[in-house]
Parts: sequence; structure tokens; C-alpha cells
Amino acid sequence: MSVGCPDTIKAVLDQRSVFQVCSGGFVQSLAEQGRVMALRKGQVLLTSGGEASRFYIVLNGWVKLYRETLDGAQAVVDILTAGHMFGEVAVFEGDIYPYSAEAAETAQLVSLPLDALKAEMEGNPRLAMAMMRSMASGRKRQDEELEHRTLQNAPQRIGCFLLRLADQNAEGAVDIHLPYDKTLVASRLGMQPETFSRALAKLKKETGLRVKGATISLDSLDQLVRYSCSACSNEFPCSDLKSC
Amino acid sequence: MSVGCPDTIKAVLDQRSVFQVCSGGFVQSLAEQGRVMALRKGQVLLTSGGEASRFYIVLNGWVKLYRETLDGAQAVVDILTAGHMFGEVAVFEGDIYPYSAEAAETAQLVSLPLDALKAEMEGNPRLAMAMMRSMASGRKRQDEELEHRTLQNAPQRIGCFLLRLADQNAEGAVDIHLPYDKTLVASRLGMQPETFSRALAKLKKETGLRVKGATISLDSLDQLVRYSCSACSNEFPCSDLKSC
DNA sequence: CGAGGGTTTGAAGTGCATCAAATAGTGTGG
DNA sequence: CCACACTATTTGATGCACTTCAAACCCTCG
Repeated sequence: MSVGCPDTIKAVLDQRSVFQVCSGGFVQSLAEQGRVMALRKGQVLLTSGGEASRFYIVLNGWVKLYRETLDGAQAVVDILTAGHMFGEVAVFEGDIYPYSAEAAETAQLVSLPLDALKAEMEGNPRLAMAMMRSMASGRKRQDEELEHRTLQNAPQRIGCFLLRLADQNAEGAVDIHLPYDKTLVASRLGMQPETFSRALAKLKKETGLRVKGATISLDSLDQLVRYSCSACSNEFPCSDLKSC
Repeated sequence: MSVGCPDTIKAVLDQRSVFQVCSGGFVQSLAEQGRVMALRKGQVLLTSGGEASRFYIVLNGWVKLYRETLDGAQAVVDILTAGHMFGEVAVFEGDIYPYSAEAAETAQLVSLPLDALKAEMEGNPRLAMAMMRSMASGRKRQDEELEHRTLQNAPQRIGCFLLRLADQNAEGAVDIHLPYDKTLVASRLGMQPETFSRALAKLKKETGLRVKGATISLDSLDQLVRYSCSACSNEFPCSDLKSC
């Protein structure tokens, strides 16, 4: 289960925009150093402050990035699903991971060597620029997150989260599927599960959306936009959540 | 007032770690394209979403980076003092500034052309790597900020902020000077001025620190560490605030 | 069917925001 | 050097949002 087929791994790499600017040869050789691995739910993959030698791309399942205090309280940095990459920033942090990561649900990952990435970046300005674009958009996302925590209340944060999951150009009725369970969404949004539940109920009342398990239906995005976007600095058709 | 002496500007650039990896020739030519400018208190320099052509380094005074909703509520991203650089991330965001900036107090800045920076980055991997290190540490700082907002209460956030201003290796009594006025510190920490005042009063009671205007005196850092660092994922001697 | 996790609901408490007003501090012109 | 104006800061009173603890409910899966 620990060695994957290089062709499959290469296909995964080819989907990431940072590797689209690289030569096929480099991507191929990186893929050959890739390993597919499986994690059980709750399994810790890496620890904040730990030595870094590899970075990862999620194949399936959910991976939670978080930071944890001595007494066990944790702040969720992000929750990743298929296609997302993490751990690569350690290259710029003295090969130390700046966060911890664990499988929030059974997951499969590809692990790849950091030194190969670093060497290529040092020699390939196009990759370097692509990495910077990726980091800058991650940084911007964090700025937005901080803004949301400051300016939006719980129901608005949920509304904003839903809008970013939806096809924002859709006219008329829309269905939105939560990408992971409600407890995790709550932690991703920095609130307690109870608060999430109550806040979603409030959204239901205010905007007329309907909730059925992990599926949320809406007659149109307008109501949600009116409710959530007034407390956000972005114009409505805003960056979606998948683009990182 | 708008054209500065290139030698002075070069000296400013030489202090920034990202330019220390560049050739003297590049820094010199960048400095020659620099302009010194003065801002009155409250003057808006750049706007989130606006076209970007230049980036900036603060010479003196205070500059507030923030994001603002339609109804005027603002979330402070950062507050910058002498030596800090901003606006350069626009290079990776399609030449659009991701935040607004205004002078929180009369300030002088150097402005520099983004395209020169971009061209050099594309040709100079060492600069590219240095920029990435700088961005990564900025990103990490944001992660920490988000963690603090999630896990620390108001007095703890203040305590943490003070510790990062202090010389963390100091034994015995320490004096800490607030880098800008209390209202701004409050906004930087995501709280109201009233909350800041009350929280500081609570810190006084809990840790025995003394406040006199903008100066805070402490018999030793221990008490403050005990009070604040328990709710943070960093070990105590933690990254300081000046290093960005 | 029954166990266990996810989710909802209820009741009570806490922390921060808000509004209002007093006080301290700073710079100004007389 | 003082009085005034203006701003920064503190203090008080109240309300709301979110958390916490507890218990019920629901759903899935063995």
C-alpha cells in the first residue's frame, strides 16, 4: 500500500497548477519518488515543529491542518480534500512544519520529497513564480479568513462558506453539498458544533434554504448573498474554496 | 518631497533581508527608481482591489493595512512601522492589491516599482527564494494570528503581543514600549479600545505588570509567559513581531 | 435490534461589544 | 504659564453572541 504507480502519481501532479509550468521530465522524476499512503481516521501524519522531509497531496478523504496548545485545544488552519497539497511551505521554514496534520477521515495521500522540489525551485524561476502565486493566494485566503472571523457572525460565516462551495454563476435553484461532516465544518469556521447547528437553523429562517443531511438546497443564491456578503469586503462573485 | 536621495533609499533596501541576496547593481537601480513620499494621518495610500504598480517600505510613522466592507467596518490585517514592506504581494495577485493601506499617523514611505521587482525575481532564483521565505513567514504569522483569535482571550492576546515586543531572553525586569497608540493596538489585536483597556487592567491584576502611558514594566517575563503562553501552540521564546 | 457517533435542543454562564459618560492627556492660543 | 479644545483612555451599565454542560434525538451499521 505504500508504493504507488508513478503514472497515477504523475497524473495527480499534472493537475496542480504549480507543476504545469515544469518540464515533463521533472514531473516524471518527482512522480517516481512519490509514495501513496493510507491513513486511518485520527492518525497524525505530521506535527507542528517537526522535521520536514516530504510534502503531500490528498488523493481522497479529509485531512485536517491544525495547531495545538499544550492543553489540547486546537485551532484548525484548514481542512483539505482531494487534490489539495500541504507541507510544502516547510521548505521556507527551515524544514520545520508550521502546523500539524491528521486524517479527519480515512484518507489516501501521495507523499513527495521536499528536497527535489526545493532543488527544482532554485533552478527554475517559472516554478518559483508559480509557487509564489500559490503561496500568495493562500496568504490572501488567510487574510480573508481573519476578516471573516472579525466581521462576520456565525450564520454569515456559514453562508459565505456555502457560497464559496457553490457555482457562483448559477441562476435559479442550487444544491450545495458539504464536503465533510458538520462538526468539521464547524471547526473549519472556528465555532462549536452546537453553534454551527443553531446558526444553520437561523440561516434557514432568514434565507429560506433547506437542509437535508449534508445537502443544502436554495431557490437562488441572491438571498444568501444579501445575508452574508454585506459583512465581507469581497464583491459577490468571490474566490471559491477549491482554487487553492 | 516626492523624490528622495538614491543613497538613502539604497540604505533602506539594504536592510531588508530579501534584497541582501541581490546584486548591488540591482539594488542600486531599484533605489534610483524609488520615491520618498509623505502621508498625512488618515490618508489612504492604496485600496483593496485597486491596480498595483508600486510597493512600499515604511520609513517612519504608522501604516495600517486593512480590509473594509461596504458599510465601513474594517478588519485590520497588520500595522506597520519603520522598516516594514508592503504591497509587494500584488505581483502574484494579478497586480491587484489584496488589502487597503492608510497612514494611521503621519508617515513617510519609499515607493518602488513592482515591475522591476518582478523582472528581477524571474531571473534571480536567490531573490525568488528569499521572497518565498518572506512570504512563508508572513503566512505563518497569519496562521498564528488566527490561532490566537481562536484560542486566546483578550488579556492573553495582549500578553502575547507584549512578549513578542520584548527581548525574550531578558532576565529580570523588563520595560516594553507600545509601538503605536492603544486604540491601534486594540484594532491590531481585533478588539475594541474599551476591551483593550479592561483587558490590560486585568493583566495588571493577574501578572503584576505596571502601565505608565505607552510603557509597560514587568519584574520578569515569567508571570506573563505563564498567563499567556498556555493558550498558544508556540513554545515560549517565540517569534518576535519585528522579524517580518 | 442495539451501540455509537453525529447532530440537535435546552439551560445557564462568560466574554466581548455597545452605548454613555467621566477622566486624563496633549497641544493651542492667549 | 494657564485655560480651552480636542483626543485618547478609562469606567460603568447593559445586551447579545457564542460557549459550555447536559440530555435527547437520529442515523447508520454491525
